[in-house]
Amino acid sequence: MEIPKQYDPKEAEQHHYERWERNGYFAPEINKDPGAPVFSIVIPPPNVTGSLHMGHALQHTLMDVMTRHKRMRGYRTLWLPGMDHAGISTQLMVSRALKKEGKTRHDLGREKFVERVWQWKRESGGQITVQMRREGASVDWSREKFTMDEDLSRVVREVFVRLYEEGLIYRGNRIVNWCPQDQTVLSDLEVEKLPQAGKLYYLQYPIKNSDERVTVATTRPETMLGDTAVAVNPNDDRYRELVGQTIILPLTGREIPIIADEYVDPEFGTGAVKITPAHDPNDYEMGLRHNLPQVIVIDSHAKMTADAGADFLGLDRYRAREKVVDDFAALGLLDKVVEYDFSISKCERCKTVIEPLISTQWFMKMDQLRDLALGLMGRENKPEFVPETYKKVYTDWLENLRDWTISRQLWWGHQIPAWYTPNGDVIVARSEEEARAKAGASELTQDPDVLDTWFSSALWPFSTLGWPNETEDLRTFYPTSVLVTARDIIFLWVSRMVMMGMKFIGKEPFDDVFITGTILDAQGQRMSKTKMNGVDPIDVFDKFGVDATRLTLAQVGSTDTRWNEKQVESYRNFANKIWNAARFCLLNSEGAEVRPEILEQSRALHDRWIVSRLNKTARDLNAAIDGYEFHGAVQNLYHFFWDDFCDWYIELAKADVTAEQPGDARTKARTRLLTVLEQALRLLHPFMPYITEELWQRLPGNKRLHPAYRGAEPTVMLTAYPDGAANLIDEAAESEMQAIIELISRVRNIRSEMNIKPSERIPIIVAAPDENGRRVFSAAREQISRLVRASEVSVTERLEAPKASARAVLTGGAELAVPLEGLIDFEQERRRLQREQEKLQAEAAKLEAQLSNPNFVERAPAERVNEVRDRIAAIAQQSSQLRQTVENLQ
RNA sequence: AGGCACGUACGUCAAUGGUAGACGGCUUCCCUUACAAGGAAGAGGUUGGGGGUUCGAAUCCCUCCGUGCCUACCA
Repeated sequence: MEIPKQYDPKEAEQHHYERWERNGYFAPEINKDPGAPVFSIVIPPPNVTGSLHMGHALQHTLMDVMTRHKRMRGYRTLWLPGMDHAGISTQLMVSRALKKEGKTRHDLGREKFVERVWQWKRESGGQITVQMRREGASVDWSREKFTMDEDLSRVVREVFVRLYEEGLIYRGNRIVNWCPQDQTVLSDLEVEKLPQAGKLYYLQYPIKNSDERVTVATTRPETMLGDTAVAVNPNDDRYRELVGQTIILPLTGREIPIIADEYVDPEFGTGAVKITPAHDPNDYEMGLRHNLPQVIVIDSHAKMTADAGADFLGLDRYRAREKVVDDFAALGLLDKVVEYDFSISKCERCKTVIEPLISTQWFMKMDQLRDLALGLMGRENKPEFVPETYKKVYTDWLENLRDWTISRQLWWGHQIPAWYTPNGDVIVARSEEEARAKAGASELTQDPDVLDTWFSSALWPFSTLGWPNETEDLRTFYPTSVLVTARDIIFLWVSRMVMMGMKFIGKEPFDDVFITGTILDAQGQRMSKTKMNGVDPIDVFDKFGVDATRLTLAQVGSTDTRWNEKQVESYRNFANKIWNAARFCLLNSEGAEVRPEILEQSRALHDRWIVSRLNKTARDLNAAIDGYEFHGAVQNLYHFFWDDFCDWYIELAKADVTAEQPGDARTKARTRLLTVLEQALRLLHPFMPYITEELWQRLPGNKRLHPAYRGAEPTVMLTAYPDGAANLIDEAAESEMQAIIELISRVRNIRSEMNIKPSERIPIIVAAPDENGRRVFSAAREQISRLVRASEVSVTERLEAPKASARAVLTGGAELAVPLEGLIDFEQERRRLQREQEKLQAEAAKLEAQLSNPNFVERAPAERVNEVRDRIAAIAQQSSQLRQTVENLQ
């Protein structure tokens, strides 16, 4: 058999995925057990025109680990993939492409433009699916969904109609966030607040029938053209008698009142605020409270309107700002201008400064829906957030929830299912025919707006499973088991899914929410396209392999982590280690094959030990994966495979396995080795799917699949994940093996400290006072000899060794001597032993101090106190033996 | 402005209130017949500072310093 010395990830990544997919292993139907428990995840759908970044790779790795693990545990498993149409960003992308051809979407018209987007989707949407296949994501492609698919669009209309009929969706005229660049309204969550160095302008407004003036402070002088009041705090003595008086608004000559409102902070600025209800959200609210008129002076292109006055009509808002300031200065009404830092709202997508505008839009009332989500959390503590800290983030946000602006002035998205009759009546219906029937008219115009992308995303957990039909999938897979996502969409997406799930299904969309950490760059900065500091997961795959990358990402879990390529490299080395361990097993496999039942038959210590380690590791891994403790899971796997299996088990079994003479003993040793390896590969599989499949396929023997997958073509994917049988965990074997490991380590330490050449064979003498100890050491004599390159291993009751020996005292009272006639440097040996003595004394001193504290003895659990006493006794014994050894040295 | 995290070895990160660990890097030795992407042995920490609770604190509380993130209607 030809097996290269180095693992080539690309080779293994080439063909396994294709076969897994073709054989239907990813689909839940592969599970033939009618009573199988269910595990399901819906993917957070990536933007159809995007490509995968490190955050996706992280999320997908975790979802795939869970899915593969549960599948191997016999669950009926569904991980449902799909993509999001991502209204604004997709439309922007296509618009940008058009711009390069010197066209705008208006040149094409709506229909042609949308067709163009679909074409774009067909061309670039495939990229993500290719990347996901590369990742090894075991998603069921047969159930792949796209938010703009016809069936999902039908769900959107259904939900819209039902919410409208209940009065939870309404059309209204309100102040909204408007992006003058994208020409659409945005929800509060799509607006980002950025700090900005700006100016605060102090403007003087003359009071009617008086020489007095009121000074107001503003960051947006141009909005003064739309002022309809000046407000002061009712308790502000400075302005008490001004309330009720009238101001002649400069540049316009309009008369506006001075009003009192609690909202005004007397401490800020001058304590008097200009009120522009049409162009500021707070002023808008105050305007409603005081019945103020709304004078619109800025239009949807952020240019001044006719109501701003003839001098300003058509000016850009920033140009208008300069002119207002100049005019005030000319009139002697500009009090002062000071530097002022504040935050400014920008469009999350295009970074244009948002213009608050009054506009007719569709809104969703959130009170009832919010209460459904809060009620669920209150009653059942669902969904359960991991880490728990996000529960507070989630509930706090829900508690302060306001109505959601759901319409968007875009062409790409779900067009709002509302039609208008010629006389302006609104008909909301599932289709145009239904609308016509309802209206009793045929001249209908559909609302041109589309819905916020997150509207359809909110329905994802059930729209993908066939709702509103009572489908088998919906019954089986809803609620899903866990949602894995990044923390920045807890509000945008997670909370809305909960509300919609509760509203329409009456059940939570998922039991748990696992929030992943963030991968930062080496400087601790967020990776972003604009900063160009992102690391492309595909490049990492190419360099180190998918499995190594997955292992790196899996251990990130929920912690923010700086990207460190060295970590991936070390897991690449781990993959190579696995490869070579398997290579060794396979090169020595003649006559042997995987046979699970053989593991429990051997009486040899190292065999019982590895079986115990294997089962303990399996037990811990199951608990870790179920508990979302991915870091611990990866550590466990790494150490089990590298330390226990490679460094110790293979070395201990090597003599038997590589024996030149064929025979029963050799075959059995080889069989055990292959069988342990096979189980280790199963343990590794959810994390490292490619290398495990590649190697598993090469293992000889009739390897069994999980009973639920009986009849499927063999694959490690469908084997049973070892469950860590308690009866195979052998504490006696583990502690006996520990003694041997300690002995070997001590001899190696002596060799190294004494500078004994690796090629030089030395005799060693082990003295164990107890019979069991002698039995254990004697039985392992050959192995010890091999691992420390000893010429001879004597096991005795009492230590009788030449003076010129290096010595060590082992845990449990056994002693070790390495006769080193002519090689030993007594002074060096004394120093070495003294260092050991000091270590012991330091530890003893700490423990004694604890024990001499009466409060400790009194209050600490007895169990704990005894532990300390036992340890002190053990140290005392070891220490006295060590002292003896030092004395004997002269 | 509030809120929430975080600060542990040179680096990246672990550690149910119970003797601070891993991996990488570093030092020394070894190309020993699975693997130099390897083997063996080492060095390296008063857990950001200070205070408190506790028999016992990296862990819980307070405070200060530093770093992130989120939310917010101060014109």
